[in-house]
Amino acid sequence: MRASQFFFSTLKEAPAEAELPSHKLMMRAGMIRRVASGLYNWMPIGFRVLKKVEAIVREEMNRAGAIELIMPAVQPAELWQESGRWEFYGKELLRLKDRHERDFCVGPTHEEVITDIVRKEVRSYKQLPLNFYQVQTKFRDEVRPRFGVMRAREFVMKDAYSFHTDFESLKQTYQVMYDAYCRIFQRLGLQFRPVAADTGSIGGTGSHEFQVLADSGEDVIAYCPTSDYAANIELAEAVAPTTPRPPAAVALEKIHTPKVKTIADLVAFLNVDIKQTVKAIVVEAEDGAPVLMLLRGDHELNEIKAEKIAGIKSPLTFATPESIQRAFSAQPGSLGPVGFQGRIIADRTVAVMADMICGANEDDHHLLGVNFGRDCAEPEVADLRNVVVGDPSPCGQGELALCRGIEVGHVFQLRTKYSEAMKCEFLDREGKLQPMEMGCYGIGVSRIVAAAIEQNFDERGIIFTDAMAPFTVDIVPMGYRRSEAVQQAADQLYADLTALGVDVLLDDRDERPGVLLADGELIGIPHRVVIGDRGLKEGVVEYQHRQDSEATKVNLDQLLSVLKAKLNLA
RNA sequence: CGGGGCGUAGCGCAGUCUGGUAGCGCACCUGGUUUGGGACCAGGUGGUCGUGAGUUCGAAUCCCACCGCCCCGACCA
Repeated sequence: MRASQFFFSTLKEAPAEAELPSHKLMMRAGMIRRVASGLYNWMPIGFRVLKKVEAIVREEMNRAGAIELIMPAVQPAELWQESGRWEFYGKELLRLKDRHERDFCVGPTHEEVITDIVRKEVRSYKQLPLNFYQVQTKFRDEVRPRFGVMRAREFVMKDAYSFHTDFESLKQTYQVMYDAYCRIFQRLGLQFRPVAADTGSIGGTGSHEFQVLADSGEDVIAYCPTSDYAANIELAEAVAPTTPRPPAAVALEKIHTPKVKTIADLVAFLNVDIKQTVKAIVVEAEDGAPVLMLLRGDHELNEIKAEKIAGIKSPLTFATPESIQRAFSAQPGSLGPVGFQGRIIADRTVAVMADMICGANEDDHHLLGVNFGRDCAEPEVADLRNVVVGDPSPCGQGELALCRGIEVGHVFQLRTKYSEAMKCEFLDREGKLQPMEMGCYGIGVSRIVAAAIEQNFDERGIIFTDAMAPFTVDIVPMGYRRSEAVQQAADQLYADLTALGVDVLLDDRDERPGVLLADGELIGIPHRVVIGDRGLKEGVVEYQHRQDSEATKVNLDQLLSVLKAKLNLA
């Protein structure tokens, strides 16, 4: 591509709306432009990058035996009513009516449509397993779109759905997809980690997320530095302490604690170790009754773990102040287990505590020296909290560390949730009708672009890998329109590289050298060849990788072979 | 939806408190000089100051309502 024939729209300053480095750089590089909240134009440079990512995803999906098709973005309500998700999906589902007042939605995902396809097309176990995928625009009416295309409402997703006769077959394909995802993210040059994950609103059993490691990520990952254990903090197990509960050492004592409402207040007021304090959180049971959850003062409630406990209302609902007043005769900030008649669930850490400090169920009062079995009943015990740095790893091999990640892929074992609801069945060897086992596998294609930039940039701009770059080589002539020698050398190299199938940009724009160099760096072209009269006199040009600190001189007669080596061409 | 902030030229901003007919840098256009790191000189284009309704002789500025955008919390590729 000749730059003079292409469209550049780089900016020196990023719009104020952009916060993250990736968002700012994508705006400055002219890759994307905002149309409305969470809706973006992919400008020519950004579009090229998007297509590069798609190409790799397609190659690896095809290699893994998945079959591409495409489904409509707009889907009829009937299918969603059949799966039950018309009711449960909530406001993220953009619903609309056609001219006949019939209900439709803009697809946030395609389980229903693909299941509809397969139940109509597939009859026999002989036709299974099958794995279909598409690369398609999805729409989720996010509560808060942000960070540019990182969390957009409309985004490009690769979604695949597999169908099986049995769980074994599902697990096999799940593993094949897992491996394919690893290859994809490796080829894209991303620093990533597969982590065990919660299944969320998609439903099903086993699930892994593929997280690109970045401080700006919205997810927190717990991992073990000495093993390959890694899990989303939503799921990461806080293992039960192995130490037994110490015997009670002090007597129960009620003290006046005016204006002490939080654990921080309590620690400051009493000047005690936060690890002796217990916080009380009241949630609703399925029947609406208050349930008391107890956590050590320095720990956080994990709502996902909490709502999975039998009898607890899901989604997790905190008790209202009125219901708390009725059940405890006190307000939040002064609550505790002593005297409470309802269900009490203690976190595993709390279960082995003695001489606890907690609310007295009397406003402005706390209790010292609270002990289970002596001052109140033994509680139920469950894993209720988020893991923290230093917790023993569930793998048994070390201590957990935390980092942040951007979720770019997610694989699920759906099992028969959709096939049963939608009667997606096949005849087995015995001629018996069975629901198909299903898996689904998503990759956030447009998000990957942002995530890759988040991980690879410097003060000059984006640093793309060859695999993702809008152009692989940037030919920068110094004075293309002034020097015949320069023009000739640049044109020759352009022709040679084009013949080799290299995605090359010849920057023949009539701009000052600084502009050409700066633009090439901003949009992240990995390889650059600078051609000028100065070097040509000595028969050399300059090569510089985007990550090199300076250029190296290359003899013209070796240029092509040097570049071939840099580009990993035969 | 709750809390905080912001809307003035394509982008970044000043002006708003204290009302008086809108400004700076970048970008863009013309001419000239330049040409190995975002040039210089001269001249120019471009804004119903988010929208509506008020107060006032007069509103970017004051009042009210609405809309949009960004950030922090509940969703997820």
